[in-house]
Amino acid sequence: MADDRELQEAVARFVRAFGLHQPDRTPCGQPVPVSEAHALGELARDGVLRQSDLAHRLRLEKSTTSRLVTQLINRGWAERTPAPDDGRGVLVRLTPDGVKAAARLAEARAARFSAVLERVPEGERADVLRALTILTEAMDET
Amino acid sequence: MADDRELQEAVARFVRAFGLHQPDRTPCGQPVPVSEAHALGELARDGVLRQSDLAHRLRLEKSTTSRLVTQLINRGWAERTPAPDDGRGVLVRLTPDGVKAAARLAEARAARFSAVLERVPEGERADVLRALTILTEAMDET
DNA sequence: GCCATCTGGTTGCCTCATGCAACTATCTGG
DNA sequence: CCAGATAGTTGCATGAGGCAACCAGATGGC
Repeated sequence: MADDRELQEAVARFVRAFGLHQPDRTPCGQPVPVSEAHALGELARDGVLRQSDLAHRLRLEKSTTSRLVTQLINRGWAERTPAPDDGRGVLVRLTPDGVKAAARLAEARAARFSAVLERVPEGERADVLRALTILTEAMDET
Repeated sequence: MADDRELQEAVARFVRAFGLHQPDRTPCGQPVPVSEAHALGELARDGVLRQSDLAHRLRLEKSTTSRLVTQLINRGWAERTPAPDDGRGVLVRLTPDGVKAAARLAEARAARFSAVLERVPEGERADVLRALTILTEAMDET
């Protein structure tokens, strides 16, 4: 199918255009490593997370997640507490500074995305959103 | 705008769902480092490229590109030749093995993407493609 | 023609990202 | 109570990227 080929190239270009290359800078220009930004986003959304759940959300190996959390802690953005119900587990929670950092990131993201959306013709915006969601779901199931 | 927020999350999920995390494996399951796969794709499309053009296409710094090309050469997939019109430049070209490798990658990508597209409702496919293209163009201009 | 400047590449050095394997500590089921 | 599963940590390896310093060829002004 010709669509396949087009979709492949579309995705490849999308990835590069979005700037997912730089690991030490968010695609939205913030000087925060990408994986920390993802983690921050999940933690900001849920408040507290088991480290293993975080790993699952980010689709990372537990060791990578462990180091990631350590980095957040070194920045003063998160803290570990023992899980009350399971002596093996740890809970990860954002500190007030971490909450602020997450908010800053969200703002920068919002700015970048509004700029992008402004370049998308008015009538197409809803379509773009829906298409991206559909595509992500399709990938998830694959 | 509420759309912003949705788009942000949609993109974040898309990135993770697509598996762009693993640097030593393509999202399509091939045991080829991601950046080599991108380079291979561009070279397969154009035949010969100035190294500086390749850097531009991949949005990479010249040093990174230089190392990338060296890796391709070490795998026997590419070769450097001096640019005939400019004593500083080099041309990069795929070897026959490189062409084969690029074809294998394209095939794996096609397989992955057809599987994904199959999960996208028939009527939506064209929309998804268009949306992705529009979005990429919008990002490019930002 | 000659030098200042620009441009394409290479290499050294640093940081980030990630997985696997080995090991520890803690559950859980028989 | 012990075997096996599960949560985390740490050591080791690979890959990715940028910036700065450096080299060599190109170019423009004078």
